[in-house]
Amino acid sequence: MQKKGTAGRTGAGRDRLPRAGTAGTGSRSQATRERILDAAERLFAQRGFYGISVRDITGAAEVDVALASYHFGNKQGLLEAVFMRRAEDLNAERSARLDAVLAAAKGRRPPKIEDVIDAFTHPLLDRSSRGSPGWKSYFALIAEVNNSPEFGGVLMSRFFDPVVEKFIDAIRRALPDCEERDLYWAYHFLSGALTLTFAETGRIDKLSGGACRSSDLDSVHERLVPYCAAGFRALCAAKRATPRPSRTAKSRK
Amino acid sequence: MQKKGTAGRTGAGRDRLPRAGTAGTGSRSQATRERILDAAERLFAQRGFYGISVRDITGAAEVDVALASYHFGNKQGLLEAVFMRRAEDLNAERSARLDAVLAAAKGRRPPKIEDVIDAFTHPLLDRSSRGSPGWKSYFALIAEVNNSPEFGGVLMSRFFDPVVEKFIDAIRRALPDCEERDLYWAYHFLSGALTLTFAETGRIDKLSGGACRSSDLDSVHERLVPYCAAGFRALCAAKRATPRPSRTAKSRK
DNA sequence: AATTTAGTTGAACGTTCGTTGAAATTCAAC
DNA sequence: GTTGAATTTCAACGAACGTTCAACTAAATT
Repeated sequence: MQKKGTAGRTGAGRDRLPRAGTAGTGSRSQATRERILDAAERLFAQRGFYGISVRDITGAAEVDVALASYHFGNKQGLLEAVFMRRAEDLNAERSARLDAVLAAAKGRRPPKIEDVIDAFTHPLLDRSSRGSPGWKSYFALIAEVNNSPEFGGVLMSRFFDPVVEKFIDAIRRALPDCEERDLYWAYHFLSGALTLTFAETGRIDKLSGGACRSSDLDSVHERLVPYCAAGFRALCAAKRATPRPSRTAKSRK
Repeated sequence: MQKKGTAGRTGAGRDRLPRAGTAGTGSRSQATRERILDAAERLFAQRGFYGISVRDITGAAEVDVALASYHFGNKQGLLEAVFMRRAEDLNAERSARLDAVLAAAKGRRPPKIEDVIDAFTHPLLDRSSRGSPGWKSYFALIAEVNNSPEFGGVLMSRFFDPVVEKFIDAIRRALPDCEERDLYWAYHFLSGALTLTFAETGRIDKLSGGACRSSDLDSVHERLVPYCAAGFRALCAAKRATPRPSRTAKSRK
């Protein structure tokens, strides 16, 4: 049940990739890569990795089918290239915003949870609703991958967990008494709420009788931040409340 | 880029399905159906609808490949049958629990949000962690489908939205001043957090350095309920505070 | 201008895809 | 035990799958 395509593979196809440094500088090659990436991004987002063939992608990109293998090695390499292309820009802004929030609260009291969450989510929702159309596909793809047992644990971790750790560390400062596990599970809930939003499945539209629209990401964002902020606080407050530690001795920073 | 399998289909294949009432009563046929459904459930959950072939499924079920078409019409019919098989039992208990929560608060004050959320989520998390192994696959499949642009809006709605509406109505009573859109978006966040949990991708395990385990659904549940309850309250409280409507005139219904 | 290199093309490979048709088997009713 | 329907088997269909190969064009280097 494993291998779908031909099995006649001996090497890996990778050995024929254009060398990273030398190639890709020509504008012709670069344009081809981008066309393929654009099409792959859009189609993978619609039907997932297995639901789209390499020929679907190169056909939509109007390039020869062999160019996918030439530029990205194989289908999985293409998927990872789609992931990587926008991840760098994304992580850079998220990281900078987190730094800014922490710097603004410097020395003084801990940062506000809402500000930390906003620093983490705003770059995403803003690009999805106001960026180029490719961004919307990109996030829809992330939504699908994040909930996939096969790819979720590896791809998401590889590309996004460094900045996620930075986010969790900022929350840790905002809620110094919070237990570690509560912190991570609360992030997990945020991640799930956020990625389902990106999927834009239209289910909420139907359910709400049209009152809510999946594509209205601004409405989502202004609710997601207070929702999750309250969730973070509730989890941490609960743990401080029940075992009832002396509260003067325990509340240390 | 659309049709993957053969295109020579004229009718629908459905016309050869065993008639619902007469067939399926024989224990031989019923056992075959269940074997196929079990295998499909497990494999679809692992790699999604397109990542698994009909031959993968019938091979794992150790039945002839033609039996999938015979019993379920086609591949999509098989997916829907997998969905349907456990949905009825699930919806029945969720609905009964919601009724119980509402009945317990009858006449008196509104029900507690935590109780409503628990009635909605407990039947799922309990079956996933303590039910037969098929249940875990079932929920992992739901996690993937819920975040799929292609299937999320239709399959989830078809099988689960009736009881979801009942859930939202119960929350509406718990938070009578809440605006409709806030209610639906808050449910959306709950749905995302819940379904990402079901995916059990292992990402949280890595991220937390082993402190959290994806498979520890009890830990998730005892955090999901207060997290989302606080989120619901925060959304509704926010709307009551800022625009300050007369609150007697606006509290509709 | 000649030669190397990067990029592209079109065709083909062996395999797997979803589905079907006809024949064979099993079962229930008589 | 025969009949008729329900179920299972086996083989095959044409299409689509991921990938590769050798030939070819365009660009860069000498």
